[in-house]
Amino acid sequence: MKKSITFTIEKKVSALARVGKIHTPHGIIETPAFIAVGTKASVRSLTIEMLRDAGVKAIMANTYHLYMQPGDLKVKVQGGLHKMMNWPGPTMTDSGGFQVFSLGAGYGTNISKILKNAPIVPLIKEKDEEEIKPKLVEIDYDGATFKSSMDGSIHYITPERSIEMQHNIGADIIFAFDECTSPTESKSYQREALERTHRWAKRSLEYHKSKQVKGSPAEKQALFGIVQGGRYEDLRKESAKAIGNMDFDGFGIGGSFDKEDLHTAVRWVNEILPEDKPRHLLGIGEPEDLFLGVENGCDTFDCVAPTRLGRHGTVYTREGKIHIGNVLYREDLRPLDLGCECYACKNHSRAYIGHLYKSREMLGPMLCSVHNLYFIVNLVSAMRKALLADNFQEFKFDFLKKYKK
RNA sequence: GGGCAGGUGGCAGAGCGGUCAAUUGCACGUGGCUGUAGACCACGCGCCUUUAUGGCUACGGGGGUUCGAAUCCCUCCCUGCCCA
Repeated sequence: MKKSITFTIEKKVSALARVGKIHTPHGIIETPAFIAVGTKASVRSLTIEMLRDAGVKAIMANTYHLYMQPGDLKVKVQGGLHKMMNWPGPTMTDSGGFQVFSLGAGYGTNISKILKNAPIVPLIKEKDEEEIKPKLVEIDYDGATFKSSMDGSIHYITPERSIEMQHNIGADIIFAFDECTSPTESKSYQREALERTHRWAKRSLEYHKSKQVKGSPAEKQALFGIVQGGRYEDLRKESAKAIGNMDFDGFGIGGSFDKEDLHTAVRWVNEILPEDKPRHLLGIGEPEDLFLGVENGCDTFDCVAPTRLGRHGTVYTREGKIHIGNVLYREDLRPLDLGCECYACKNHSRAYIGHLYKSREMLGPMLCSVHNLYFIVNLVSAMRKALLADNFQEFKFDFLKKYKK
């Protein structure tokens, strides 16, 4: 029986950290690796040439968004995700599980999946309760009902539907349909949601297997199960056991975290998940978090931060993030990040890019996105090199010493 | 010279007797963004301070009416258009 992907571990560096390779039908992902997010089959504002230049090896698109537009069948008609966007490399699709959160509990709030400091929710409650926007998601036993933010139409997504759509889209690695919960939910809700996610995982897997008949396109697609459990050790461990025992090709670690406990949450999970399968830490991508993810056994990462921050004018430098529009850089003729080899840094100054950003020239966000992707992709591949050279801790220490901000 | 329309915060442009330190947009300033609802959002943007249901100075200049004026009257200055 042909395997969709194979994962080989080149080197085990510590109890959890490892260097490996994920072989996909569209090429190899050397891990640890950062995967660029291209939600609607586009890494916003960047051409595939720019992505290649930035060192991007794989892209993750989104099932929900491609289903809404142009429609998963339309993607299929165009030859699938790779053909459609002319990206020959490895791809993934998220199942739409994140949208259960971002369009549901997270919609209209400024709650992100990462909880920072203490929750201040109860304090601001008294304000105008009626101002809270109606959610666009309704969750039930079998799936989630989405109300389109584009035209108000209603769409019901079940695990089976999500996988079916992901088969149509045709990415190399697809994810089980899960419920990403808000970090502000109570433990009892997290437990309830976890049961749902596990049930949906099983159904995602069963549906996927049922479609992997010999010679079918689905046969070449790998399915990753997603571990949830929020910030709770017992739930995370329980989830890792449940999902880890199912016959997935790899695993995603999803859900909400407490900024302070992200690494422990990841460790709880990775100590339980089968060692011989790849682990993807969903939606994590700030430098500090990537170090924690890598040393605690995650192989791949994806995050919108590089492109979203870039589009909004925030740029990574080795000394920390800077906002390129700030007066401080108005006459700064240095590159975004000193010594950076990316296209933006080799060709343009902070002053110029700041001017582009402020004058709303689209080149500004493009250059910042290119730079940020280059920065993060290369940061993770530098971690890989450091793991191979047995100096990961020194590398991390040196980086974070300068990066502090 | 005559007639008409105007002069409001960096700009545009509301307000036309009190609730106006003055709507709104732009510009400007700062902050936020972690499986992309968002090339976006939030806050600030006269000065001062014990940051406050606070004080002060302000709507071309000057004078007046009124308890109270960006808002009404007089006058001066300036701008645009039209007629001589």
